[in-house]
Amino acid sequence: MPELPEVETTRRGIEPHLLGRRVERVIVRDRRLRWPIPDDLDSRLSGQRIERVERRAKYLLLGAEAGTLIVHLGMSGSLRLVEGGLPARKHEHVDLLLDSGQALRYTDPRRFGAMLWSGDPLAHPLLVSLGPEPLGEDFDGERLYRLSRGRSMAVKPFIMDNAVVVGVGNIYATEALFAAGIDPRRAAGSVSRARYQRLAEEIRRVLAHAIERGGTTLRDFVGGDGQPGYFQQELFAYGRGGEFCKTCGSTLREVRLGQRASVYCGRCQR
DNA sequence: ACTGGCACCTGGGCGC
DNA sequence: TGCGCCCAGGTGCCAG
Repeated sequence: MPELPEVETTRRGIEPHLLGRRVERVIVRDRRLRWPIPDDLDSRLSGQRIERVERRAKYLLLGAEAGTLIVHLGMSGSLRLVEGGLPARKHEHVDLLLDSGQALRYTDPRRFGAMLWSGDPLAHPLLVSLGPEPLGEDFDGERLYRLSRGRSMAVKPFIMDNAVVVGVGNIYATEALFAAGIDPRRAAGSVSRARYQRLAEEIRRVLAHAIERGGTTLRDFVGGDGQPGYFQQELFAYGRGGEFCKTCGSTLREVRLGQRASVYCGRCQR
């Protein structure tokens, strides 16, 4: 489910309920996520006050004095605040009980997510090699151009590579390439500097816009405050294979690139 | 060093 | 109504 805008929407939704709160207890009902939730998470986190609620790529970082809880939502994960003691339903694997009487509840049907503990999260093996944030200052078209020279892979999986830039998943890669008029099948190394500059702009614009709108609602995604996002009806290409291009009216095509569905307009994207 | 492919897991939608 | 198949927002890891 969650791409970067959904993760950022979640971060903004939960932050006001967590900052300054103390974790009283961690209840793990099922520790079988992508990696097992550490056995000692409760002993490390209990009694700690949450001082920071940050995001790096699609990882949420809940910072306390003794260390940081790293949370990834995988493809189907979500975090929301519930009243402490609310009975857990299926797939509601973890609760952080807070001194406010609320609990931060982690739900993940597919269990592709992760919940890990680290004393230095940015140096954690999962985070240390990540590329720049797409909305930060280290990301621009020049970087895309430079890293793509000599690369034969298609431009779409290239911009989805976390070492190139983080946070560009299938939906927003599809939308940004449509907006930039670039054929997703084109070899990354064959895209000009000028077109990468346009693509970088579109990646930033699409992601920033989606964050403003509260993320894309796919199936049952809800932000930390329980409100659904409203970006979905604004999609130009993602999920619209076989439908009409909103720009030129021709039929959108669908192919698979890097094992992912990729929709594009054969007329608008070259 | 790159590249493509697979795996992890569950649920929803579709065709028969 | 039921069954089986295919697909899904991510990403680490493998072999070639």
